[in-house]
Amino acid sequence: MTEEINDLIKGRLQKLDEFKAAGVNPYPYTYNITTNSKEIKDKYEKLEGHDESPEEVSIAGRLMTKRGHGKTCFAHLQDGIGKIQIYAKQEALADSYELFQKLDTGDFIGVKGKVFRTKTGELTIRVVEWQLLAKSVHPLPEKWHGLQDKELRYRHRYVDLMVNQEVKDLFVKRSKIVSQIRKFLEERGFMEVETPLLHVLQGGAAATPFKTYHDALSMPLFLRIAPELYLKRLLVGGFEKVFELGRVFRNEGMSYKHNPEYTMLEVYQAYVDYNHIMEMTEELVTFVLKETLGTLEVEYKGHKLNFKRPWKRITLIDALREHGGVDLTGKNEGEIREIAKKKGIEGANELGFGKLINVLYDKFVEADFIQPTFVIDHPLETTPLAKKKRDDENKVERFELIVAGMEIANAFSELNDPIDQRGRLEKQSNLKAAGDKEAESMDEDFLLALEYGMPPAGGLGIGIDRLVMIATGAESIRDVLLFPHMRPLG
RNA sequence: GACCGGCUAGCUCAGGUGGUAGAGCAUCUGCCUUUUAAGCAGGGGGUCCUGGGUUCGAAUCCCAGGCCGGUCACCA
Repeated sequence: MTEEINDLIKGRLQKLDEFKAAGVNPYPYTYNITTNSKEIKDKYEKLEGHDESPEEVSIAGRLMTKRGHGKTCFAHLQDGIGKIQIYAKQEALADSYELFQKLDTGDFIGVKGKVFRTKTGELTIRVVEWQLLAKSVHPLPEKWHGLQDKELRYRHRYVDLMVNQEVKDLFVKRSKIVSQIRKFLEERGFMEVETPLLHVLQGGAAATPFKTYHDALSMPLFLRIAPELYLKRLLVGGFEKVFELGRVFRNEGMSYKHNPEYTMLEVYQAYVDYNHIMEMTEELVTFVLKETLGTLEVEYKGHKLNFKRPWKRITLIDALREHGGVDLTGKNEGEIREIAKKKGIEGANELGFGKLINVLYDKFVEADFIQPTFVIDHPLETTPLAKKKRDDENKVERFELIVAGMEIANAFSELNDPIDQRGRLEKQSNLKAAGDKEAESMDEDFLLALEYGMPPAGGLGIGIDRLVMIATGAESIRDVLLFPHMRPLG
């Protein structure tokens, strides 16, 4: 067994033997169901008094509660969509009633019978035939309080899902959000693609990668931190609208909004700029919220978020001044470093300039934006893959979408000038050589692709987990991940 | 990584200013033919996270460690 055997498990194992002794296979192969708990409730909603459904139903599920009364027994069966009460009677089941009494909560069974309403008004299946489908040998959590311990809920998510309906509901919602995203993009002519997760080089984002190793080629590899550079190669190849929805891996700490692996959507469209992408981001998010929640007003962590378009736009410089009390207007790099130092930024002189701006921004601004806000036009040094702003050489055409103090999306007018791109990657490369673990690698093949010519394009990345957090009210990213990253026990 | 808090029965939780651990649910036995947190009566179940120390005696106090949560830091 998976742990030391206590009396509860011993008792269940003994019952397992008793079923076998009675000639029952406790783990049979199939069971024919004709319906489910929800269909039954919908179909027989009008059933009254002593009426019975004209036909028998056959359903299967997990026994969640059991209330024996001597010669009768009530129980609740939980299937994939809900719960329904069943009623077993010695008179109707004859010999098999004795075995029915041996069932434990947690067991899977299939039952057959007509539907009636009890005198307390609950639709119930009167069991005429039943079959054990899988014996449970481990006791369920308590029926009233369920499983509360967060650690156990994350580590044993399967138990959390079986006893906490709202957890199941949340992951159903997550799945709907993801399919609505696909629907939105496909309706607009975007094609879903898959690019490598195993990367030879580190690129596409500022993040520390996980390292792995390929034995056959005797070479180190990185788990991808972003699909960006491959998706842009597809623009070079001639695809005009592509997206990828998949996992990325970042070798960083964990927090309520960070998990080392998370789901990212990246979208690229040829012949448009970040202004177009900003519009599309508003459309995408409002479409998804409407389709899944039916509203653009969302309650999150005590805030009433309103996603009605258009969303606020503010330049990063203005955001720093208005929300961070840091005025960088007309300042040169040295003056800005002085300001940062006064604001208590550690290593204000050692950090790269781009990184310094990011630190200022993260520290003084991000948490301040609660309503959906586009922060736009970042300093050039922060963003090596974005095009320079058309009327300001020192900035790039980039936006981040902030909601509830979290970065939800990041996008730019994509840099397609191979000479400029080479220069910027060279700077990254120098930073890397100087010890910056997050700096990007020089990717000669990507540069070669740009040399062939990449059309002007807008690109977008959306953190799906954070979007789901906001749509579901989840306070921690762990609550929207089925199996969040956990330190192993012992 | 720092600080704070938590860890007691399968689950949810009490308790413990140091004297050898409790409740509810679950489980087991008996009674019970429409219950639904079914009921009544009785029973069993513990590495009080781990290791060390202080003590006649540690689940309780002290030290170290583990895991989890929160805050901060790191990190888009």
